[in-house]
Amino acid sequence: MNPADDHNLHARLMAGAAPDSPLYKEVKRLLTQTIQAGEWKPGTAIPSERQLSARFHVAVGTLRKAVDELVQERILIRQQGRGTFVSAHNRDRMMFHFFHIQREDGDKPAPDVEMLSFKTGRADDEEAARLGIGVGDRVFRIANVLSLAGDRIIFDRISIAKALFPGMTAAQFKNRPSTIYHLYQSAFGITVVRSAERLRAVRADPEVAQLLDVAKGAPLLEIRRVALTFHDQPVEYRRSLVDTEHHEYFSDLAKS
Amino acid sequence: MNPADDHNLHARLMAGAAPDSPLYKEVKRLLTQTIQAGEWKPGTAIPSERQLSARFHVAVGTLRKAVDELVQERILIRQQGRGTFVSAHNRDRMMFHFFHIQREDGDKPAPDVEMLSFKTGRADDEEAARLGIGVGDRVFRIANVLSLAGDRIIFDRISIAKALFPGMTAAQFKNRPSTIYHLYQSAFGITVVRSAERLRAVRADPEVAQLLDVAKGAPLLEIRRVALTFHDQPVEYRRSLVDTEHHEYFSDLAKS
DNA sequence: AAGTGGTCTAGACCACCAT
DNA sequence: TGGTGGTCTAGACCACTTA
Repeated sequence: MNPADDHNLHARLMAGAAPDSPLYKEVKRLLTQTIQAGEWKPGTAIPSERQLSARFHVAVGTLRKAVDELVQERILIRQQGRGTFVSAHNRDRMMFHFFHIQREDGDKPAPDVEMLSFKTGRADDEEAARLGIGVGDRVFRIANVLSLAGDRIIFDRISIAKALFPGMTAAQFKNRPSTIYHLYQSAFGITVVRSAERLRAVRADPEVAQLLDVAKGAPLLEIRRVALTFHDQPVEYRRSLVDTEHHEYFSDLAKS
Repeated sequence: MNPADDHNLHARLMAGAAPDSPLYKEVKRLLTQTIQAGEWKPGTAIPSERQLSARFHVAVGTLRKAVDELVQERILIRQQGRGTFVSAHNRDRMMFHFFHIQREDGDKPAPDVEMLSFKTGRADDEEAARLGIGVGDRVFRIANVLSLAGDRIIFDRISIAKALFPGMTAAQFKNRPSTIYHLYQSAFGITVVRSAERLRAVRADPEVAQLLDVAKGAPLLEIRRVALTFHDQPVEYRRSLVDTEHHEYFSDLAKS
């Protein structure tokens, strides 16, 4: 068979295909779509590469190239001999990919989260811009204090669109068995796949100073994170204030 | 030919090969080695994939898999129709991969570097640990102020091992035509391939406050970066203090 | 033993660039 | 036109897991 003909054939068959897009990109799009549609649930195995290559009428190598990219984006996880799995949000994943604070000696304890408040409100300019919603749209605002090895180190303010998390309750948030992103995934079907963070140094205002037990005006590290799901759609806007007296933020770029 | 036999054959032929290491990893090692040995200079094209696959007696697909990884690590750069090139340090690369400060409006001007001092000294505990050298070993220490759009925003202190940069002079550093990493590469054959950064918020001490024109005790963002060459060997330790009043550090993880 | 992902081969054709 | 990287195919065998 002529590979070019095959390419064109499928390009025509696949709805929404970009013109001249490589076949493996189309396959990747179909895989992503199938995951988003819920046909394969987080934590479960997708069909084998041989089965999928038959289903999409492509060679195994082409299928593998599509899966390769999704594995790199941490949407899929390969395990030799076992299968390929839709990645689920658990504590390990959160710690590895979304929690960038460690003790100055390099030790990286998991944080204890204590919820301070859970409120509804209307998006201000910044929330609207970061979440891609309209000013005045309804949002949930959750405030937390995170402790590392018993010490209160981080003050977190989370903003999420009510439309994306319909019916979320304070109890649901407070009593979640695992991480916050696990809650988003398991209860609302929203998978956070990556985040973008911007950092600056600020002075502690009186309330936060008391909360974190630092001097008023002490320098704190402010992290503003937008968490994104598929297609870079924003899901959560989070402002964190970190006491970096004995802790630090690490950024190990370009390795993973 | 039996691919397994071929694998074993080459595994035996290749000096320094790890046991049971895939063939493409060996090819990758040979490519890296050849670059480090200087057979292919930064900015120049390496032989074509077909030529290299013949040279290493592997299929083109295997050669490509090795090159794929080096491209991802930004050691090689592919250009369709032109060839594959050993990546050279230029201003664009520095801005994209090693300079993470931008204006709060998202604009990202290139910094002007003004050298304040160039001294020799002996490594203290921290320098020794970060640079992988002995306490008391000779180091160069260079202090710079970086301006963005005319405003002094960053105070930089660089420490490098004298042994790695023999005969470096202040003039060489001050009059370099391009970036600092370009100087390391072109004059000393040292290519920085990635960096690891740790951040915290600190108070401006009086000297730095004057230098950056901020209030004494104002919060500054401290960045401690270790720049690494091949095999994660440390090359440079840099402490930066950033005025984040109107600028911010960005960390767009997991995209590239 | 059967099934999965991981490696490797060999070769075709396409897209792009320089000449 | 000739050379380069980019895509795709088809199939073999290896490494690993599970039952």
